[in-house]
Amino acid sequence: MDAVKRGKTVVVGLSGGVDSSVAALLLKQQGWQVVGLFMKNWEDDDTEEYCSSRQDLIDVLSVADVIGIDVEVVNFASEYRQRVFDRFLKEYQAGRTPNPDVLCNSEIKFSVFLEHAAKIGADCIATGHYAGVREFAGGFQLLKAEDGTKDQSYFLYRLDQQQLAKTIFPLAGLYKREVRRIAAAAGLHLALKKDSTGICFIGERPFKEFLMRYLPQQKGEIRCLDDDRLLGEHDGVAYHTLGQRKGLHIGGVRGGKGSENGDHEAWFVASKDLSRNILYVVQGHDHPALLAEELRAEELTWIAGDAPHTHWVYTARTRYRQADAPCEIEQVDRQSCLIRFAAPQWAVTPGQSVVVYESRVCLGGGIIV
RNA sequence: UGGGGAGUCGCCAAGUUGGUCAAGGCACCGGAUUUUGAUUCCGGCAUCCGAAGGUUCGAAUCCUUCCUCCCCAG
Repeated sequence: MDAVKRGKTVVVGLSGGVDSSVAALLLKQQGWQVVGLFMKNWEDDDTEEYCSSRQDLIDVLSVADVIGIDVEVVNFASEYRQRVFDRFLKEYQAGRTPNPDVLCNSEIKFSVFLEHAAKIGADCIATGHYAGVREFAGGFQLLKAEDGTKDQSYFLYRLDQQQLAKTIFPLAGLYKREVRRIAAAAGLHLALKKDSTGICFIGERPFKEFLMRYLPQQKGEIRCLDDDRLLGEHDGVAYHTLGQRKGLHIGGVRGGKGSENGDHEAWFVASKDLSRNILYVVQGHDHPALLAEELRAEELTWIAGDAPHTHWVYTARTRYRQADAPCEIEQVDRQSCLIRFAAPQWAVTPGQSVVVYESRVCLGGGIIV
């Protein structure tokens, strides 16, 4: 096995975090010719406080030095802008809640990056994603990670056969704690580095503030979905997503639900009226308006090439890190599919992805409409 | 300005035979979790009860005056 790998080249996407570092380390140990690639895909605010990419690059170079691999730095900012960010903004303008990282994977990491790797003569690419890929019945399958709490297959459901055929996920069978242990054992200084969150390449930052730089404010009313009562004002429906609680600034309301003794339930965004610029909210986390038993999805991608069976028992997630929810696909064609869940799902949100699984295998999914 | 009612944290709201009585919820802030946006979880959040006096060993709870708001009369 190692004999086959020896001499073969793999390009590993290095982010400056523990996961991708350990991925590179493991591949190196397995005998691959490893090249690290650091992508810089966001440069709108290089001088600002949120730009951590400089420190990340320092970490990458340090890790590469310890592992003993070369690193190439590339800039895909214009591709990211065109293929991910513009679409991200367009979705927000349309009142939906896109998932940029899903697009980033299919459009950048497993597309532009993959092409670049091929150009420099690599046989395949690898990342530090917690997910698996295996060859099965003449094709490739995307699998959930062994560490279910870190599983990132949700973000990868739009990959196709060509992309998966060239991809290695070294962390597929590892738990996060093991990854950190491996990093520490190898003397990587970032073994304890905090996991990064936030939109990939853009990083952690106050989200609404960030959006406001690209989407104009437009004040409007916040009304109660049940009785149309005026409850407050918002800065723009685009800044809110379904199920959102924080940021509404709705305090106690006389006569509100559960307010007999002034004990109020929180308010959550239930729907948006884009044309009238009204944000509709409901009171109480378990309000029926926040629950949906079925959904329709478009822009479908199925990893196997063909759509899954209808009326078959699968599970699906409508958000990252959601528990698998039993469901069946009632109807599916090239344009869209209708998925019905066994139990109502909370805050199913247009723009987010629904990802379908059959046990450990990720079948693909689509964008909720 | 005749009658009635009310003024407790940003918003609701407990507490008024005076004695750990300044509950609770929402909002907000901070943290944890999280490669979307959320959700969730933990922590913080009125030395002060419209204002000023007074009674009392002791008052948000009693008295006086003033201020403000609401309702009915106008």
